Amino acid sequence: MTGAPTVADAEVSRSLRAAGLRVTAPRLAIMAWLAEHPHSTADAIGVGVRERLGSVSTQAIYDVLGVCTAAGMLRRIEPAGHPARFERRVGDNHHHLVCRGCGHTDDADCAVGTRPCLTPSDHHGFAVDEAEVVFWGLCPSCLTAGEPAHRTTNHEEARQ
Amino acid sequence: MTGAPTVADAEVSRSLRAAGLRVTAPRLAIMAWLAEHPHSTADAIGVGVRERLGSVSTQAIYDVLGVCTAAGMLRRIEPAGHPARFERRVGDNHHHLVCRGCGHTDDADCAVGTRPCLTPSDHHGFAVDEAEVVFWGLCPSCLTAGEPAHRTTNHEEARQ
DNA sequence: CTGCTTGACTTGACTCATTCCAGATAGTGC
DNA sequence: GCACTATCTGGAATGAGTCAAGTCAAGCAG
Repeated sequence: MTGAPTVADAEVSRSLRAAGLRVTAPRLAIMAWLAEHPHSTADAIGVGVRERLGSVSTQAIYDVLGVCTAAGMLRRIEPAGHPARFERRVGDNHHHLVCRGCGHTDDADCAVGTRPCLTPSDHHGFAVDEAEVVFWGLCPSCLTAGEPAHRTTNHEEARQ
Repeated sequence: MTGAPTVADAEVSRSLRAAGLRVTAPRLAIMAWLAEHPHSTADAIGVGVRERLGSVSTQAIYDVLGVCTAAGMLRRIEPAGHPARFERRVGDNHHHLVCRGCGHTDDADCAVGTRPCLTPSDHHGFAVDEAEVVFWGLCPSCLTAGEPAHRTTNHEEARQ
């Protein structure tokens, strides 16, 4: 939470170097933020990171997210109609629950054993390399609220 | 293809009236276009419809698509990183193959019988009402092209 | 420790899909 | 045929994300 280096930071540094990337304050801060707040939007990450580092350009946020996603350190989720979200849980192919109301996103391990849907019956000649599953519904708070009351971009994300 | 009313038009008119919607030229033209060109983008639909009717505002396109989607006559697909696409095949919950290169979309019936993934193992309190499955890969033409050569928005869509 | 090289960050303009607004037009029920 | 109002037109605006040019600093060689 403070700006002090942590054990987690050291781990991130190692991953960054392993990927041939430089270790910079914005990168450490973004990865640290995502460790605490998975499924954050680029915008929410920007807010969180600026709280720690003072000022970071939006462009830097997008750049870091793009580079780390390309390096396989992050996974990008883009629910239809909502801005992209990022998470550090990579490698397994777990899926996601997305709230139609507020866009809140949660992990969902696949129901039917391992990768149940990775083989469509008719692939039309496509070379399929990934099956993405999104479960749409309403999150607990939107359910109790009846109406999706907190449609604000990501207040609750920032403190989730 | 011509502007002449067809049997299909009559069917669409019925559905529109059943939904309490007015029957207008843009609506018939859009539904007719989608019958021949499923998975078209709003933009491609606009081009196609203007070829038949002369001039239709972008706004009308989006309005018709929105209204018909709300009425359950159309289904909207929004692959991450690509503009939304629309199709008339509704009611069944089939899934989609999306090309990472050109965005070309095709239908895929789910491999594991009916709605295999509709029950995530851990729903985190979400009230899930739909499971959306997208198979990502490369379409035949992008495969043979090696590189996704035809990245143009939707030329090939318009003549698919 | 110092200076250099090149990858990373800043700033600001821009694209693209989509939506909002106000006013004109044209389906539908009477 | 007429009135009512849903629907369409045109133009401007929004929000997420990208591009480009220039400045800065991480990390290596000396």
